[in-house]
Amino acid sequence: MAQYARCGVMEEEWRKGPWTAEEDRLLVEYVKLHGEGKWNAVAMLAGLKRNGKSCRLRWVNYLRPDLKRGRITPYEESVILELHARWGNRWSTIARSLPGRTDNEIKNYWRTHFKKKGKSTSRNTEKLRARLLKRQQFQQQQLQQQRYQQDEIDMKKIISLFYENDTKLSTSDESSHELVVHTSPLVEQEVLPEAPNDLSIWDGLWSMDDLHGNNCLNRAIYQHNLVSHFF
DNA sequence: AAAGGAGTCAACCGCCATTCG
DNA sequence: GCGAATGGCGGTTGACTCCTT
Repeated sequence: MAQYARCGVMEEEWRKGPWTAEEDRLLVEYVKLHGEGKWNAVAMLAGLKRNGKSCRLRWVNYLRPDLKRGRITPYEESVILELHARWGNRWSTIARSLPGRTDNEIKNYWRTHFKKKGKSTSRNTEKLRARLLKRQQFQQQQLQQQRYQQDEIDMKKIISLFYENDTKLSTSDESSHELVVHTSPLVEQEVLPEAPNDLSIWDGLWSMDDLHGNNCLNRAIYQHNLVSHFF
């Protein structure tokens, strides 16, 4: 027999699948009245035949008013790359550094754009590489502008500090170390200089799947591959 | 023009951590 | 202290759209 949930709606009657406009409306009204949280009460209070998890997900990923719509910008992409290199698949942590973007959005973006390891040089892969290479160069130009006045010695000091911090980060509470990205006036512009011949930077990018988890050494190597191209 | 592949997005599932009685 | 309820997160899937051949 069907079991009854606490709110009186039969477990087997939870609706699944795509949300309707009416369900969205009910959920938005509920949040306006009661605020976020208490998601399991939504079914009873808003008249929705959705479980709490489904309601929360719908709100967080789609209905929240502060969500940013549209494609991931080159700048956001560079932030994702950088934070993923540091934190791996901690999508919610990465999302906190990108206001208006959800962990789900970033996760989807990553999987479709960067999780291409192992596939050899098909035409699509080449296109993707070319596209990403341009983005990478954009990121490079950003960094160069930020460090315009610094000489190489200072740079190396920064790198050594960078590695030190990374090692510390891997053993401490990472949630308190959100990356602050300083933007330059050029940040939102599409500046696409000539492509360099050296494609070794891709070695780091295309093998990033291997860098997940706690392998800090590999992560450091990857970061070095990225950063070393700027000097 | 049609078929197949790739990209995109929304949603579900299972696990884990936290909260609460 | 313990167990159930709840919320949050990452992984995965499926449907739809767009692009290429």
